[in-house]
Amino acid sequence: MVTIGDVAKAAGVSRSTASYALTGKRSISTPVRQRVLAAVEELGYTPNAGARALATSETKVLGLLSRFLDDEFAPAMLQYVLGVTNEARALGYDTLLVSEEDGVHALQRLSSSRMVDGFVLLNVAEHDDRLPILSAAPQPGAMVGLPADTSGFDVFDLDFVASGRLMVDSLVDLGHREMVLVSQPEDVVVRGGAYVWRLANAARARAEERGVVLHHYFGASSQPQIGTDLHGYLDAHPTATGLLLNNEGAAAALPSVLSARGLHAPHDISVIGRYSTDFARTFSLPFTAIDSAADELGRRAVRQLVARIEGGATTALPHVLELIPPAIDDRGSTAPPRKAL
Amino acid sequence: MVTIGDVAKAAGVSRSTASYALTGKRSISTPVRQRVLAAVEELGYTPNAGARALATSETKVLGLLSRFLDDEFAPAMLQYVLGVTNEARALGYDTLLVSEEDGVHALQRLSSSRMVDGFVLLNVAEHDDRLPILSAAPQPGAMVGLPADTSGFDVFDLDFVASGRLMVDSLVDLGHREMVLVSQPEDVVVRGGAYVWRLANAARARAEERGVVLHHYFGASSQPQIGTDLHGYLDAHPTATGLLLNNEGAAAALPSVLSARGLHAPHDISVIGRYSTDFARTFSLPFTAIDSAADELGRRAVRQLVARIEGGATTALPHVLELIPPAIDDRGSTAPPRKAL
DNA sequence: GGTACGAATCGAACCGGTTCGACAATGATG
DNA sequence: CATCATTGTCGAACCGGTTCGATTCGTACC
Repeated sequence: MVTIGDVAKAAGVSRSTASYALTGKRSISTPVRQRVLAAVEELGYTPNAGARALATSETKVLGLLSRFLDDEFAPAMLQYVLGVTNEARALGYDTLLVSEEDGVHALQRLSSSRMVDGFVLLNVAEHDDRLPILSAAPQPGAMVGLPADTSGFDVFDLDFVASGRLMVDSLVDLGHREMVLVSQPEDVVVRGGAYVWRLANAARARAEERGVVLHHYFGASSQPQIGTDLHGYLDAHPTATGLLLNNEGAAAALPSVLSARGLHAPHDISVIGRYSTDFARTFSLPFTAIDSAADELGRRAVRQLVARIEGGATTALPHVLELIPPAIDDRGSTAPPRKAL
Repeated sequence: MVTIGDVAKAAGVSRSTASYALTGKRSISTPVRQRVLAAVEELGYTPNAGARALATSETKVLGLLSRFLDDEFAPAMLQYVLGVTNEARALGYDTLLVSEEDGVHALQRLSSSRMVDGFVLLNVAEHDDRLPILSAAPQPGAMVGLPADTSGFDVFDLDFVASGRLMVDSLVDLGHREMVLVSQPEDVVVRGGAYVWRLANAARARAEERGVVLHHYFGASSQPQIGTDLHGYLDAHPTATGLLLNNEGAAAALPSVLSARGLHAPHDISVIGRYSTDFARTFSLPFTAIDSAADELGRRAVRQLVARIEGGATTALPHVLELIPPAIDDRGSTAPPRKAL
């Protein structure tokens, strides 16, 4: 393996001079720098990451902790992951992906062994057991998902309260008076996925304000059940003219449910979902939806995290709490109600 | 930060003794070892990963190189990724996920900076430009996907030739005489995804052998088109009684296509797909399918890779080429043909 | 014309582990 | 009882970078 010593020797300078020529941390005369760079090129030198990490206490690696749970629709998680890895790379960092079930343990392991410069947490729960560990860790962390206590963290999430209102308003503005909301499975809520409640409560409150009827259901936690359940909801509320879905699995199942019933959106029923644009494209989902902005959230979390890492303790960067306002991708699945079904 | 020096001091021994007590590479008396372990516990010592990597030339990290392309159905890739990360962790390794478009560059970067002990390549193409780099790298590599030349590599893939035959045989054995095969988009083939051809050619050859008719199509590369295309295939071949899908996107779109036409599997048409069990569960896909064994392939690749890393140069581990025989998950979407449609 | 200063470079120390060689104590062997 | 091997421990060197302090040289300044 070629080391910086080899480069120094080839360029006829000391190791420290070679180092300064490469890092630019001290001024080096142009001819010397050129010789060093030429030697690097010729020998094909690349710094040893371990050695550099040891000397500088910087690894240029971020730890990405996620959970991939079936009932929260694992495939949708991929968009967050890719947002993180792509942005990290653009900023000069690599990403260590940890899918370990025991997130607390993983966090401790990576933190105390100094394998990463910072953490990105996905799927953060209301009372997430990883947060106390993260607080105590010397590395900073940013997260996607809104915990109960955000103090001391950089937090990014979709604004689910505004999303719930927006869903209801969109349909009520069109003239709908009765609708059904299908949330994520209740398991998700129990586990701390408070976003489900935030959206549902906001939708319910707004429906009440506007004097319309909203029926709320949790989706089935076993996926094969979800189509059957959708039929059940439609059977139970024959006069409902709108369907709100905060559940990717239900959205994926809906097209066949509708066609089985001979219904067409928006002619017979109006539909608004909440999932990412990529997700919609991948599954040819024809429904108007609030974009969950997965990629964007991942990227923002990384940008903030890197800013904090590189800012060091010098600049006291204030902690941020960014709730992205919901944006609707109109795919034409909403319209004024034709009549009660 | 607490170092091994602190531990040694607390235990009243030298640094080297502390190291030997922890690694077990030399015999240490029981009382001394106990004192060292007690000190570790008390001080909360964890070895610094960078320093250890520098000293031992082992990072305990694997590099995972993947591509997430829309037309190859990115969500399905997640199953491979999770198979890799979970198995790696079980064997004591962490996983650096690289989604970089430029896989060659990423490979060089991670290899020459000694950030990882080995590589797992997903989505390997017929003539993959990463393979020459991998051959020259000092770290070993294992892959999922079958390149033209496998010499010098550990290769794992589903047996797509046997899969093509199995699909055809399954339906012909039931009495079907005419069927339609929908492959991945042609883009995938052009990019080197030879598995598409391997399955299609094998299916075609077997159909000919058995004297039945097989119509072959590539799916649309833009997903919204795929449902329309499926309708087109069914319109074009009204007497076909079987549908073979080597295309996750088409499988996802099929339920609504069928119900729009008032068809039910297997009553009106028999369907066999090729996708993972997790994928089927997630999307409530009701079709009998060959399991793509994504998780299993990822795990096998990691097991072999780690064996090679830890075997060192001592044991000359032979390179393996494992093609997993296709297994059918019967979800009841095949039956003898009722009649021509 | 002496002094002060900045630029350019070098040698040595350091980061935190592992590992080699030496050495003392112990026990077994002839 | 001298010898030899074995066991347990220590000090020092090493892995490959970065960084601090000191030194040299040339130039600007008063």
